[in-house]
Amino acid sequence: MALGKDYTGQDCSLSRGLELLGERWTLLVVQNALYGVRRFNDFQVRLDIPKAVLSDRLTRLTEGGVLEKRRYQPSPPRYEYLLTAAGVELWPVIYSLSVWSHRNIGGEPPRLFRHAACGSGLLPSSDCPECGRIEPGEVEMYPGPGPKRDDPVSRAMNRPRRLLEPVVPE
Amino acid sequence: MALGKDYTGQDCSLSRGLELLGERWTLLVVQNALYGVRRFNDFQVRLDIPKAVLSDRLTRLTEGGVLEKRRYQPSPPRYEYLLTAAGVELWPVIYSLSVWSHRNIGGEPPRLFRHAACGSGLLPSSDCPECGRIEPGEVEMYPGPGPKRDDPVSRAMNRPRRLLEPVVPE
DNA sequence: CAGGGTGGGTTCAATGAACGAACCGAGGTA
DNA sequence: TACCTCGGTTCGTTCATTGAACCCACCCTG
Repeated sequence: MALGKDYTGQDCSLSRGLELLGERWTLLVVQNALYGVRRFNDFQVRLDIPKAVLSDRLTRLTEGGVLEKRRYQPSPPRYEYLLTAAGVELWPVIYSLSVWSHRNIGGEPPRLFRHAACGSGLLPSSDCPECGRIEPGEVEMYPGPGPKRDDPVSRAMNRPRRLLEPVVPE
Repeated sequence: MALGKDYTGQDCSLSRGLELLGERWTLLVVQNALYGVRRFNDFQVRLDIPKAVLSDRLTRLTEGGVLEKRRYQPSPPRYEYLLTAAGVELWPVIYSLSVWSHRNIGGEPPRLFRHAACGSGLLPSSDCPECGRIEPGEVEMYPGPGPKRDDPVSRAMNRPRRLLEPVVPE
């Protein structure tokens, strides 16, 4: 973790995970990648994060194997950051922490999730209560009662859609 | 989050959770509380964390309803920090992030976990593959192949034991 | 009753991130 | 020619972390 020093001396897997994921903003970047955000500018607009910090987080997540940077058009050169398989596996972690926060801190969720195939809401583990374990691509997100940000990226994200489906602002 | 500023402007539950749990060291404190660490000095010895930071994190977790501070003897006054019900609910989050880290970053785990009643290893969700959802108190931890710290608290923690069972060093 | 040990902290100077505004360069577009 | 967008980098200020030193109430020992 670039915060001060690393967690050397800790003996658990968790500390190694936190070196990569535990910095400020990092998990929110991954969450938005799961929601379909892919481009530098879209992350920046949606998160209101200093560009230098976003640049650092995207680089570290790419080096850490969570994201993959890809040029999606040759000219002018434009890039997108896609979740790797390892990155997609963070969905249960992020979802269960969101559920914990909603239950134990409060606030209305701006987005809800259900199994697209059967319509059931998800368990805190991100499993479907009817069908058991499901992949993020089978999860549909749709607007909930909570407040939403009002920027082009957030507006595009609030239309009902699958996880990982690319966000297209405007 | 005391890191710079808070995540005001974010619209998701996750950002509220990260304000409480997302700072450096915080999730490691909760993890050790699940492993049975309860006292200021024991956290400090086991984590090698600056005392000022530990003090801050314990205070914030207490204010946030994750820990409860209790005097366990009147004279000399001595305190312990116990997980609340909300704190115990963080076990699946912490376990699933540990499993992710082990799988995607590597390293040998110093501690393993199984359902005490049936002996099965846990799923990444912290459920038992045989029995389904289980409580942290039903989970037994025992030494794994990975390296272990060598301090009195860590040694006491490496004896096979239930989650939440108080650590007694010496 | 003086001296030392323990638990649970606080204080402080130095270091290192985060912030936000400004800037930049390549490639469109009017 | 001038301006816009995307994807950044640079830089001075602010804020958190670090580690060493200190503190105090209470116990124990000689």
